[in-house]
Amino acid sequence: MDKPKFYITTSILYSNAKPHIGFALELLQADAIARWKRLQGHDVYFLTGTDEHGVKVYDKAIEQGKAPQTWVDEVAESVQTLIQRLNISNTDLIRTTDQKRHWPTAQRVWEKLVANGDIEMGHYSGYYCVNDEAYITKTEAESLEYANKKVIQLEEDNYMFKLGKYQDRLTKILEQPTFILPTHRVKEMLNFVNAGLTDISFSRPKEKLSWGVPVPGDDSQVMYVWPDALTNYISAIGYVDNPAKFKKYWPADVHVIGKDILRFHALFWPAMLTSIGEVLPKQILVHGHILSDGQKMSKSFGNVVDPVELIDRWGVDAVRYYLLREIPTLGDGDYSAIRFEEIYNSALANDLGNLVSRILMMAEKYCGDKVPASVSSVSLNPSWGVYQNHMDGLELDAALQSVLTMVSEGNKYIDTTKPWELVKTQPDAVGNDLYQMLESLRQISIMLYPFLPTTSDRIRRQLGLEPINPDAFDFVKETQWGGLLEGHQLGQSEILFPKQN
RNA sequence: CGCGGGGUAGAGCAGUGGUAGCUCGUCAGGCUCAUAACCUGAAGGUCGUGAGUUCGAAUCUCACCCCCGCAACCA
Repeated sequence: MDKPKFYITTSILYSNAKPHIGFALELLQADAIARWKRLQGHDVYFLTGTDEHGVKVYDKAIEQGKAPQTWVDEVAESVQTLIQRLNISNTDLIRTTDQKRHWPTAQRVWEKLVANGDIEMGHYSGYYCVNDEAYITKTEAESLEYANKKVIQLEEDNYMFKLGKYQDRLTKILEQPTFILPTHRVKEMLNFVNAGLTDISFSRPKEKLSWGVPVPGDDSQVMYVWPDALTNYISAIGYVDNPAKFKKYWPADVHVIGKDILRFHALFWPAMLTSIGEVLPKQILVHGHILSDGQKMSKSFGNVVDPVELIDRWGVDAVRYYLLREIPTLGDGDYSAIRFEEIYNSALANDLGNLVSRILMMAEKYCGDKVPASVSSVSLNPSWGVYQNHMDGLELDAALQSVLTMVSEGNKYIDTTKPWELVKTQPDAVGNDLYQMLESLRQISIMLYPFLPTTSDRIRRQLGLEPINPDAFDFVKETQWGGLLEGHQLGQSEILFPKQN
């Protein structure tokens, strides 16, 4: 019995700096979706990676007195650290400097594009800053940053990709209803397309850009970012060296990206795939940017937030909760230390943590640490429908919120049923009420798994249950009411989220 | 100039024609199983501005103001 496959990717981190909180957000969104799909019985392939070529990466290495390869190795290492600290369940990590795994695909795609007449030698004309030795945009050239630097307009021979040729087809692709989330971004792209697409540079002269994938058949040119970076999504799954694997996983079910690189994923990438005769990814999930106390995060403002430091301070699941719940899945969000503490204390410590704590303490006191009998029908019903709709619609923030709503209902249920009074008058009824509470915690532990896997495990341990094994999870069975059996031995209770001041 | 998004209680947001909602925070009360947690209740908004359509508009139309993003080769 083959499981249905699910292929999800993040963008690849541009290696001119160590990973930032925005990349953490992207990893987490993809991780929550990947974990959810595994619970539902999918064979999930979850790819992330690093984009390690380009002038800026090269310059950054030189600036630090390091060989480019040494520098990108360090960045890749720090991505690995972030992945581990965030508890990301990726199955693979691709690096664009990987000459065995990645280069053959980038070059094969290039050759196909050439064979189809979609890449031809042409002229690039644009702005170039001599001081920075960097290509810049028109907007940048006119900005203050370059006012005192020497900016020239240059023309050079580049291989150009005939994007303009795909204008009509791209319009049709963009009009597919769920191709891009949120949908308003489709309009942005359509406007852009309708304004007319020009061809784009796919290579640079080697003397300007040496750190990159060589263009097949032309020693004087090196691939520019698009044909190099975008092809990571297929090189990792064996486009060249493992056709069976490629056939199994392509097309991607979801590309998770930031709004800053939508154009490349919504236009360049589909055009390239169309040209080489491959089907298109099914969906692009576009998240926003994280602001820091309402301001753009930037090194010059000194308000950059390091995700690893946050984990050190608050613990991994608190960071996961903040980024997945407080940052709107499809929009910009704000990071604020004050807000973080509020959220931690109210949602995690007071609502969720305290709920678990009070239920387990009562079970210990009133039921001898064993699951009591359930004598009535369900009276604390988990709303799987709401949760599942949000999950399937990739509304992660709303899905997580719905779990917290259940937590809140649990707290109300306790206050309404007052076990501490009932135990004096109707001990049987107490057992039944506690069954409702314990079983509802079991259900919550499942709902929490995609978002807060460690917390899910810890709740289950307290219930005397095994951690969730996503690859052998019977979704229908496990989400049915009544999984906890009478007489089952509960585990040791513990504080999930100590209150912080 | 243009295109897109947005302006709703102290903060963050939901709400697309019919008596303004949610979360956090604040204040008061209740409870004591619990991490001084939890539950209940209250205060707090002329829904950016002006005009129009309508029996009735946060919700539709028009004009205007403000914020953010995009505006072609920056990941």
